[in-house]
Amino acid sequence: MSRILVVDDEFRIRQIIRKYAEFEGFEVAEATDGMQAIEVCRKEDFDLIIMDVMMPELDGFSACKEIRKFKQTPIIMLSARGEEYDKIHGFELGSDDYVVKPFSPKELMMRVNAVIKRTNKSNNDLSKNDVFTYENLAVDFSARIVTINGNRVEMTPKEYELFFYMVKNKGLALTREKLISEVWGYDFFGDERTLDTHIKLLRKSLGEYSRCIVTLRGVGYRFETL
Amino acid sequence: MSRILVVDDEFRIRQIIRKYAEFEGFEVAEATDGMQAIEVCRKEDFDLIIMDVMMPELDGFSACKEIRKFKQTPIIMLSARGEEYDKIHGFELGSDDYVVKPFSPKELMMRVNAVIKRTNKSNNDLSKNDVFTYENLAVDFSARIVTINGNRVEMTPKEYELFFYMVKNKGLALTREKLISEVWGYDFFGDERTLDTHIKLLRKSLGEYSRCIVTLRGVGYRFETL
DNA sequence: ATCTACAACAAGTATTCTGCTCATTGTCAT
DNA sequence: ATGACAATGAGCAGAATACTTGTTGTAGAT
Repeated sequence: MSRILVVDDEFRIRQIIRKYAEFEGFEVAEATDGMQAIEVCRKEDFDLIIMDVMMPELDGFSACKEIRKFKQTPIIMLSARGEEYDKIHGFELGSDDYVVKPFSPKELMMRVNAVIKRTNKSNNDLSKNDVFTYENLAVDFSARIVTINGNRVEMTPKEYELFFYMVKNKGLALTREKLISEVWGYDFFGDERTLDTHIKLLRKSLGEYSRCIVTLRGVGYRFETL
Repeated sequence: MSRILVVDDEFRIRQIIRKYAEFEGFEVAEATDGMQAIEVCRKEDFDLIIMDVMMPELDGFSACKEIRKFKQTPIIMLSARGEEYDKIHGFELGSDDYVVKPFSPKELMMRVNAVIKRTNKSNNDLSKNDVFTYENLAVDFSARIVTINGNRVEMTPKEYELFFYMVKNKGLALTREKLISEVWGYDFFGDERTLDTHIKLLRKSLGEYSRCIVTLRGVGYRFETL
């Protein structure tokens, strides 16, 4: 279940948000100012942060800015009506939404759900991570190493390239043309069956994980975490 | 540059939004009620729709619901303060955000920019997350996966192509000729009954959702979210 | 010289498409 | 309402297509 960090100096506000959030099934943690929020975020991971703008010690914007330096956790800012400039600032600093005080708890929870839904959707990208793992399969792109159950899997260059490309685009249907042009190069005019042959070899290398390479008849192949 | 459709019955409101939106470099079109909005949306593509909830003829929710049957354009709803139920409703109907009236133009424009930025992101970036969902039916075009109640539906290539084409053109009457030439190719000279056969197979695969494929006697078929 | 990786090819296999027939349903005129 | 007619749905089997696998020749690396 998703974890939420509520940052506000007023006990009353934290209490209300906690009540509603827990009712919706979220796990709630609290912090009373920006400094605390940063500290907690360093130690733990949250799915969402709800943060007030006006706080003692360190205000919401500065905290938001700081947290963004090491975490990409979505943030919803709470600001008093009229703080127009602040709102814009908050958005630009990387918050994902904001709610004007006084807010209705229902409205807040709707936005919470919307943001969480949104981030879950686009969180599958592994562009930052240099290693991909799934169960006992590990693919280290930069080291060019594939291991299954901790054992190194030896692959030929073409196998690596083909496999890496597929893993990097996991979950996507990759057409034969796409695979050929990406792995062999756009100027490959070789045999149609060459791709199949390499898929076969790759599957052989992958052993039990060959099931992750799904044939899409008439289209191509897809790597997926079944 | 992005195109925005503003739907509101009050001239004053449209005027204000137009002014701000054009200042931000958007191209603005207008409609005065839900019916008009639907008609315009059928003919043209917008990057965003800003729609009031309370309108004569056809209210914003109904219009939103209707437009979602054939377009995925993001929608920001404008609702009067206190219409809490309505807000939730709007979100569930597929609107992407909402702004409470009376709104500050700056706040509105911020949300406009946020929504457009968001949709551009998910469209351009690696996650070409192109999925259509309706109740418990999910169609992921880029992964080439169809699920019903979370269970994968296996389909043959032709079924996928036919289904994807119909879903992408949901709500539209598709003639037999159109379907044949789009899915089989303009140079298909096969039997008349071939299309029927595949529609039959597709319906079988879709189980309960076969109801979404409506026969238009003497014309062709239509996929719709009943 | 030997070995490895790769492309090409061919045979084998599984899946899917299509064309046919007959049954059913919807539509229109009477 | 009823019947005739046209359009669509269902089932099935052969044909066609697409993928898998095994083998082989060759080029480049060691």
